[in-house]
Amino acid sequence: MGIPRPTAERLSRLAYLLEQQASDNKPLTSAEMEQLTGWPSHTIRKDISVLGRASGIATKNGYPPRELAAAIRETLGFTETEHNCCIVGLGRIGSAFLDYTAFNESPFTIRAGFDSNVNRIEILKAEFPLYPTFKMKDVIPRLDIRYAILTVPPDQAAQAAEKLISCGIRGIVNFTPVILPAPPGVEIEQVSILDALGAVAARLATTTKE
Amino acid sequence: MGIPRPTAERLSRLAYLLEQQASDNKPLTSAEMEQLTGWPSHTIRKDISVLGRASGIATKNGYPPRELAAAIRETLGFTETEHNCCIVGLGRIGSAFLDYTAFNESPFTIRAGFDSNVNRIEILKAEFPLYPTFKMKDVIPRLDIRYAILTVPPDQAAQAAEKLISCGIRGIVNFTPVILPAPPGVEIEQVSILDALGAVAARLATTTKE
DNA sequence: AGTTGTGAAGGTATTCACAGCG
DNA sequence: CGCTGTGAATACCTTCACAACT
Repeated sequence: MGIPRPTAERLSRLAYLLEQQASDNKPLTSAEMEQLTGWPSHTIRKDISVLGRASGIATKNGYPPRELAAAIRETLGFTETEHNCCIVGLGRIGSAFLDYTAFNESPFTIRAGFDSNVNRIEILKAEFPLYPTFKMKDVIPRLDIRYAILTVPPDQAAQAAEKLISCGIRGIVNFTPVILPAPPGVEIEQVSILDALGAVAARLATTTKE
Repeated sequence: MGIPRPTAERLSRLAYLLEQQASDNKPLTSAEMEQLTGWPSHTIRKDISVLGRASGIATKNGYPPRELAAAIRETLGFTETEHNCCIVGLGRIGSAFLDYTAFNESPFTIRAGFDSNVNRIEILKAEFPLYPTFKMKDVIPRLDIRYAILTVPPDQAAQAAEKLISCGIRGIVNFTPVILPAPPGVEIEQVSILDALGAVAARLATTTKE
């Protein structure tokens, strides 16, 4: 029995949020999480209920953040503590992630950056190595990289995605405005800003018009 | 009767895609759009069917891109040709959008940028004016800005969002990893890269495990 | 002959409501 | 006795299948 996709996505966010809140491990009730996330408390409880049969994490006044986050991580398959990622395309948007501190507290680690422009690779500084694009086939399997953040110019997006997949990448976060078809076994998440604006505008249009 | 949210989001993407493809106005069939988007053709046809009763856009061999895109735009409320946006926070990520060309072909236009650091405002170059944060209350209503792209550091996100909403912003695209609760009448779209990676990983975990 | 357009069927996710636990 | 946890009810979205149109 699989976990419903929306549930999995909410839980993933929730775990991240809990880890930020976890300084004191004081239990949070589902009603308090509703305040923090905007999702109804019964949805949150239902989501949590898929974790383990009789998960039994809750105490009298709610869920201890650390334990709950750990349980989520486990059933979502985040158990291997670190998921290895790479950045493909080191233009303005890509290079903005080179020192993006929020990665430190996450289960994702950037292991490599790629760009076809050798100049950029030599100029830019990062805490992980930068390689020319043609080394992908060697580097990605060697460092066991499964995820890619795609920030190349639009006209190179399709080609880059194809190459990444052939190198064994399983998940792509696509920052370009190009819609990439996902072959079976590969998950692609589009985070184009135009899509995001479109989604917001569409939602405003439908909720207002009703 | 409102349009289902997933339908609205797909249509929004589809319109964007069609406008890119529209150089020659040769009709596209729903099967061809399936190739381009990865969505099943019957879903696409069903989506299109909500546009107008007996929409009648289709010809013998499919839908002319330009007409279809126009119809989508209209029923989604994109009729006012330009939607005015602003960028809030001109650090590495925010400033990466200053010359992001894909906006030109979209219904969204960036009208202003804001940052609390006056130095940045003077150094950076953009095709729209840059203002210090305290001018938001004046500038946003005056330029009729409804959407904001939020790219401030995480610890300023909540405060900035609140201020934007009080200035009349209706939709926020939130690039920070902070989860922002959305008051009624305001739509917030989270595009944190960590959420995106989490969603991808969660989907891989559930589809594989099944 | 091929493609659209849509009511109806089938699946999923959300919401409800309340029993049960600490 | 407030809060969790979950079967059951509801609402929603997707998929199917085929009549209608060109």
